[in-house]
Amino acid sequence: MHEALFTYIHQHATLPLTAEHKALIEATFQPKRLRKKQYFLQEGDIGKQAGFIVKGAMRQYSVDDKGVEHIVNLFIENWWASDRESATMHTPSRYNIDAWEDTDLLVVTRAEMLELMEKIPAFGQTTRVMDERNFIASQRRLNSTISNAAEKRYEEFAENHPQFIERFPQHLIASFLGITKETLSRIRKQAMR
Amino acid sequence: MHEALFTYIHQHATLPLTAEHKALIEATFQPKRLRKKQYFLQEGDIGKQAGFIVKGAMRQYSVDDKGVEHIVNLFIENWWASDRESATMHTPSRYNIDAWEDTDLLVVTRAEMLELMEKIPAFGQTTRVMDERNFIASQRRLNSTISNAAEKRYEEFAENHPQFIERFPQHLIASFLGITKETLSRIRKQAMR
DNA sequence: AATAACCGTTGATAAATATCAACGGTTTCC
DNA sequence: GGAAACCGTTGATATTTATCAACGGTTATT
Repeated sequence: MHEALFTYIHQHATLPLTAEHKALIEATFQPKRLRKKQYFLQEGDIGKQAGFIVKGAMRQYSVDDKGVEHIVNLFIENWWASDRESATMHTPSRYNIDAWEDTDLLVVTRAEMLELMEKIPAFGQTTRVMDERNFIASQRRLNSTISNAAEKRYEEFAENHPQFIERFPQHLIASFLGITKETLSRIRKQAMR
Repeated sequence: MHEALFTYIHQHATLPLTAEHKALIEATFQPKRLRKKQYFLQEGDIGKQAGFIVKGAMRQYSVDDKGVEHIVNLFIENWWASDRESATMHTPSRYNIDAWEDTDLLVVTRAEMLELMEKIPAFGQTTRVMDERNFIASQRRLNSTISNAAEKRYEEFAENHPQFIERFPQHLIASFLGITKETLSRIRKQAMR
């Protein structure tokens, strides 16, 4: 179970992971299994935990006044599911995170995470790289959202994240892109010819 | 000149800043003055530098096929102007960064930044906090962009960032929000009653 | 002091996208 | 094995937002 995480760290760090490090990681990260639709975090709660996805798929979304869900993030294997805002600021989360498929996670609290980052240099490296990438990805997504019409946003997304297209139904992709499922359906129809 | 940066670090770190640390920071951060409209980074270049804004205002934007500018970020005093993507990945930048007002900066390269983060614990803390906040802010902005219509986006922005409303002209705010200046003008007119 | 650039506004119109309603094909669940 | 939930699609229509053009006031430039 923890092997996936070790591999992930190796891929993102240059520093080595000793046997003691691995033992510490195994002792800290708790395996957790979520059934499809099960919440990992619910709006209003404080999201102290972060989860590394070993297998499965999850989504993070807000719900507006009208009860419409807006997908903020989609996660699959080797991604981290968490609400950084809530975890860092200790404020009630404005988002829900739940399992879209049955999902196996490795869970840590924010505090444990910080501790591991200090004690295990390779882990510190890994989280830094991950943060960096997340930030870059969200800047790109923002740029695409303010610069492009729906059609181009979809094209860029499909090109950059084919895994998500295969994995999640169209109406979630639409919501992620900030458009309705009907509009996405029409865009795809256009694109076919 | 470097005082503003020391103050900034004090505000974001719990660890102390020794005299040697300060000396190292002064030796590393180069003061730079930009005239209004002067580029700090130009599309296609590799943005190795980051600038801490001591005084002034800047903007980061992309230019689309039609030559229209899309504001990705606005910066004022105590913000960092840089293209993280280009600096981290060593790829040509897709953005321009220029001075909106005459601006005083303290400039470092990415490499120097990493070095300082290692040598000065308080500085490492500060950059971590800054990264965290940036990430949270961009998540919020994304959520607002995909969830809300133009009017509500503007309201939220005006509430959360009054400094920007005062500081930048309306057409830049509009672009930042992903709408045209005409639409923003009409939204504001509505809101008045 | 004159001229040009910049900025916000308004009106008329076009284009993009949302909304509402309905349908048929899956898949899921008891 | 049948009912219910889920999913994508399509059509008709409404709403939002962009585009284009023009104007007057302000600010910057020379």
